[in-house]
Amino acid sequence: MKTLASPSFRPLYDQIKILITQSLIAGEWRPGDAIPSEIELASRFHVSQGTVRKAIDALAAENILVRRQGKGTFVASHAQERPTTRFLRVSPDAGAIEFPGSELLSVSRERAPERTQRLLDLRAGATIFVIRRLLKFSGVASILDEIHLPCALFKGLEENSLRSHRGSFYGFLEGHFGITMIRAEERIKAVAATADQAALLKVAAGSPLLCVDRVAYTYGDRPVEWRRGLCLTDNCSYINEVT
Amino acid sequence: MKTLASPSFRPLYDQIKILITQSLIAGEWRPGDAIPSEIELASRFHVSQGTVRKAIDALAAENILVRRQGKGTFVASHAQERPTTRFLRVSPDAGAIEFPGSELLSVSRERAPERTQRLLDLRAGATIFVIRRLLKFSGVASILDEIHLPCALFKGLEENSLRSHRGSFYGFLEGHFGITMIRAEERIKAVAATADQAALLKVAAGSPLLCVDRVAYTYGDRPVEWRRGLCLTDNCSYINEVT
DNA sequence: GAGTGGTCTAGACCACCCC
DNA sequence: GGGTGGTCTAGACCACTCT
Repeated sequence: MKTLASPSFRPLYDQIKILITQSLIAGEWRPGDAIPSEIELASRFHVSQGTVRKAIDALAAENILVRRQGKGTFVASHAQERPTTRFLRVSPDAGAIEFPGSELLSVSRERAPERTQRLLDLRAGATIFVIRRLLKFSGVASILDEIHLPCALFKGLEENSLRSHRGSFYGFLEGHFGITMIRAEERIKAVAATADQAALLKVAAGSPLLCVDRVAYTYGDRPVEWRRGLCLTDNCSYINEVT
Repeated sequence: MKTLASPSFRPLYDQIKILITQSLIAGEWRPGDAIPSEIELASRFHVSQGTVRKAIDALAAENILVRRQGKGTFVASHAQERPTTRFLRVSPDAGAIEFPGSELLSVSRERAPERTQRLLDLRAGATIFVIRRLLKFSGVASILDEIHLPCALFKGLEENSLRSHRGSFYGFLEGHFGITMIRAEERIKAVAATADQAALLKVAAGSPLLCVDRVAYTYGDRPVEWRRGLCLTDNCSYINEVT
């Protein structure tokens, strides 16, 4: 009886999944590109097509790859987002799904506060870009955003290019800096609006707001963005499916 | 060349999945039970083991079944919930994951309000049980719950049995009424506490609270519970992963 | 050792897309 | 028609659990 000692057994498809992820990190295939066909990958990695399939299935389930029957398998992209933008769980209570308008309030370069440092794995003293925005549904100010991005990763970020971009913010980051967000963790609280916040959202000071703190991750579960969204929920809600 | 006309093609594993779901609805296997082995199911449905596997994989991904290598596949249950109770996304900011204590405030029988009627597909005039609870983390009142359950589905629900049960509320429903929740949809807003709510949660009237509205579904995506949780987020947060 | 789920393979065929 | 992903099968072997 030979038990073959399997300390830390790793299924083949898991290793393939890691290899594909590494190619994504290395930029071998860019967002929107087709990756090689299953048969090609199978021969490259010397495994059967079924094993490659299972690896791709897992990555597709994580929204990192997108399969399109008859065409191929593609690297997920924020560039051509149609319905609601990914990650945005807030939507108006009435009316069709809608892409919010964005008004840029300010862009600055600052020392990362302690929390941002910790959550984004930055060294002490690291600098970040701080972006403040006001999002509007049908012209009504609804969300006040503060976004923190490490300067080291987003070199050359400029107010002008931020102002001139169309579409989703993550699509902008993907296009200009080659950084694609694949998932995010959010912590939500209810808070009272400060005077400044209330003025921007056109409500009374002390009004209850949703406070949504988010850390967004790119390939390899690397945290690269922190943001706080203060959301007026008189006419919209944060929607979530729990399983 | 025969194209065989495939109007509304349904993969086999999808049909198997439906058959298994129907057995669950019919109560052929109860929560916590093992279902027949893959080989048995394959021979029962006259398909290969691989096809049964794919159907079970899908149900396991939805947390309806639970696979345990070497032992079998089991019907998911709320009965022996260990870590945090399923569906509860709120947890204290500091300290270990914790099962909240529950204080029953009231149980009554009422006409379903319009919203509950609509969300639970009830006929006009249907009656519901209304349960009010106060949940406490480490003894600190944190969540005020109002739960609506159709009387028709939860016949004989009594205050005494509610008071005497231990463990999770959904575990109680599963044990006494054979109804297992498999998923829920939540809509979250920030609201100001009314005087009554504030008194129960021991905060000032007007304090911001998370308002979490939930519809919970059982097998076959049938809505069977509506609830509203008002949550004090001074020391806890609603945590969510976005993908 | 017997039984269960988990992995991996090889091959046939279908559905979809595009040329 | 040729390429791609999607389905289905049959069989071998591995890993885990229990007796």
